[in-house]
Amino acid sequence: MLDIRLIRENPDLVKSRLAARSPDWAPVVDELLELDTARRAAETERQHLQAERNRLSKEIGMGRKNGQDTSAQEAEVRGIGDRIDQIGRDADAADSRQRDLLLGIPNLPHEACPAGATAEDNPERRVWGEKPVFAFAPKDHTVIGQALGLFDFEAGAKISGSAFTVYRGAGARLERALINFLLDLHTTRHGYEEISPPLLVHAACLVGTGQLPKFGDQVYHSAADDLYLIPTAEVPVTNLHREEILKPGQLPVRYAAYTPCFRREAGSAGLGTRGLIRMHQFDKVELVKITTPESSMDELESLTADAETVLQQLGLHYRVIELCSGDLGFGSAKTYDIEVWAPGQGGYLEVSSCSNFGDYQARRMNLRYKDEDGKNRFCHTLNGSGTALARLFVALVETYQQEDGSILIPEALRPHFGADRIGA
RNA sequence: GGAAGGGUGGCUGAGUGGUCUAAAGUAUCUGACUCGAAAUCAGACGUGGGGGCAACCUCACCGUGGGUUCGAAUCCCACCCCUUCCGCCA
Repeated sequence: MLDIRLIRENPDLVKSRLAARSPDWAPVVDELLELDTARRAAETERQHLQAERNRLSKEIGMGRKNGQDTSAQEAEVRGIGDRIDQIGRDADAADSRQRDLLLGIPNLPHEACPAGATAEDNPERRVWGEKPVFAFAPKDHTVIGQALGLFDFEAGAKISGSAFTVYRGAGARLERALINFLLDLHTTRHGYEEISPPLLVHAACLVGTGQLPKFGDQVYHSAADDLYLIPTAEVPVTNLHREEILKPGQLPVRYAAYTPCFRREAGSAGLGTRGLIRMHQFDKVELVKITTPESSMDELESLTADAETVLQQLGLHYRVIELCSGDLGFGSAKTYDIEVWAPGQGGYLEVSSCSNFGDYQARRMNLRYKDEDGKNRFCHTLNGSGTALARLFVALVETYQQEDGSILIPEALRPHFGADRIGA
């Protein structure tokens, strides 16, 4: 959520920064400005009336104590009460409309965010490793997985429908080994606290991190209990500190959480994604940080590096791109995507998206900290996948496939997997 | 799911219709005393909004949302959460 004061005091700055995303936002900013003026006028009048009511009510109290007739004042206060109700309705309506508009406006891209309109304009920041060379034609993970019995899409469809799968045997074990590998890496070497959160959350959490109200059609919802299945661990983990004021020594907060993620992917069915690449349910280890504004950009760099370590340890070729202003996610001010090479796909797969949200999420969830001067300020929040599992699984299986049909397990994963190879 | 009790500032806790401007204690901070500390004394000490160049003024907030009333922390209704017991259950 943007600061209404910033919009009020510097609307042109807000408009120009939002224009870096898309040209659609200028009229919304104008509507917001008008609404803000009307809202404050109504609010001021209401408060004057309330002050008058408080004063007269106190007089009535004292008058009654002294045995005076107070019926005239009572009638007057009754009239004031009616006007308070009337104006209060206007003020409340303007207030809730203003909040709705603010919740629907994306974050301002950071000044350092590269300008651009689409994914085509995303600059590549660095590349690690090289594309592996095969003496044979590398197969797609679905082919390898079927031959080795690692997962079963037909069983997934039978139980839950399309875009669900069942991992089994060595496939299920590999998935579990990867989860343990990732959690161990981030908690013992990178200093994150491990969190295992609920997978069902209140709507307020999704508002806090930005999925609601705008992207409600992308999350699963249990109507009977009004709970939502999390689309990412970012939601429960960042919201651990919703409505809190953190003490000076508490920052930065660093959390790592493994959870399954649930996404309806409404509107993207049948978009040509095969196998494990786009699923309604997938596993992910998420990294979440809560920091001061001064340190959030440095923390983004180290968060991204922590995610990259995963691919380095597994010996997987990847590149890091930075999202341009037009491709930036709704709440993000600056984002790096990490894309791993998948030989069977002949392309890169996004396995991590590392973002600095600035104070955008913190405002939505009223997450603050007390600075050295004792002032309450909004925190900065960050998160990034460390990493998504299904696509990591794809890259791993396709990169380490052997001509005889087996899969070599990279050194770093062997203690967790308990063998050096699958098949043959 | 049923029954009972409860939800007030960082914490403990008083307040059952009108100087509540929410007592008191405790914690914290500042100052005094002290060589220093402890103890003691004094002061400060919630969050958000509106108005004002400012000093400052003002409104709202006692789990949440409604209602009654001239006036609600206080009375009424609904809901949420916590504790204990019962039921069900991995």
